[in-house]
Amino acid sequence: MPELPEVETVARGLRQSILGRRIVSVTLGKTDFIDDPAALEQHLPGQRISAVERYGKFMLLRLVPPQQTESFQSSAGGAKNENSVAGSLLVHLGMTGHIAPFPAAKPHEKHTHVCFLLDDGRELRYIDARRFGRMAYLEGPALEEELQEFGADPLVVSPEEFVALVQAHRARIKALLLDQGVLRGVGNIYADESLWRAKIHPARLGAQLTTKQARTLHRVLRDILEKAIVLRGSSISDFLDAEGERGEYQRRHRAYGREGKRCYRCGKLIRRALVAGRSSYFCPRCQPPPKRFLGTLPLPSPKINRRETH
DNA sequence: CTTACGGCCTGGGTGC
DNA sequence: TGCACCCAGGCCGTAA
Repeated sequence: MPELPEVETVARGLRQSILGRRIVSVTLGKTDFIDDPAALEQHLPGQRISAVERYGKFMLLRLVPPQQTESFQSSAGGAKNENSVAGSLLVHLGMTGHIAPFPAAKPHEKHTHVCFLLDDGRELRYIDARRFGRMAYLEGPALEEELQEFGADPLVVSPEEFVALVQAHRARIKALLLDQGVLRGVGNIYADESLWRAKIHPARLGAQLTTKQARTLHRVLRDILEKAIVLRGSSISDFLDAEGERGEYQRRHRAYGREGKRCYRCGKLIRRALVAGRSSYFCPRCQPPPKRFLGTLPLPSPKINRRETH
């Protein structure tokens, strides 16, 4: 499941492989994860990919329209003005999304839903079994509006800002870390890893963290994200970067996915509980729960038979 | 107002 | 071999 480090890894790969390429044509398969499929077919052909940016868990393929192509080519990097005016392709990989260039002759993998034929003969393909991802062509105010919804970048935010952010909310710290409107790019893996490192229980309330705890959390979160980027992310299910390579950070996981295994610090067994609606892994000794916290077990979900044929 | 929670989308993996 | 079930992240509606 691509979070900030995985998306950053993919974005860097795409920068190496498709920057400057022109999109010749667009072929769509299933489109239920695309905001406005017709807009892709209408606007993308002819445009050139001028930049690949990461915004939280989103990738932004900045595009330069055909009529601005010449100035793009001659202005050697001075394409900032075009970028602010021109459209962008917004891509979210969801849980199972892959995006990478392939030789056009190569047979399509199963679940290939979008193909961009590039001017060098390759195809940029979007493959996503579950289609929990999202794709949208956006320009102008719509794009600005979209990006405005996001919270701070955890790699950029200052310690003071981070502390203020955390202490300003009464929600559980786990929920805050996952809230893309508060902090952009953190998902379940890196939330749990950073809370383990900071010795903070996921059910603690943000507003109840001490300044010292919040500063520690900020420091370890940034450190973990940076190290994960170096290792090209975590491949826990089927994450592959734009070169089709697996990441290596899953070998460093200390909490996530380690239910029943020994805590690397104290030897207690790592537990899993539902916090903020998400599976959360933590050490019950290193990360003492708040007094109220009871839900250590992921309730055996009362199975109500809901098969109503009307 | 903010936060909590359940349901929904989908299909690969698992366990019977 | 089949098949019911679980789970994941983001989003939305509703409740507190």
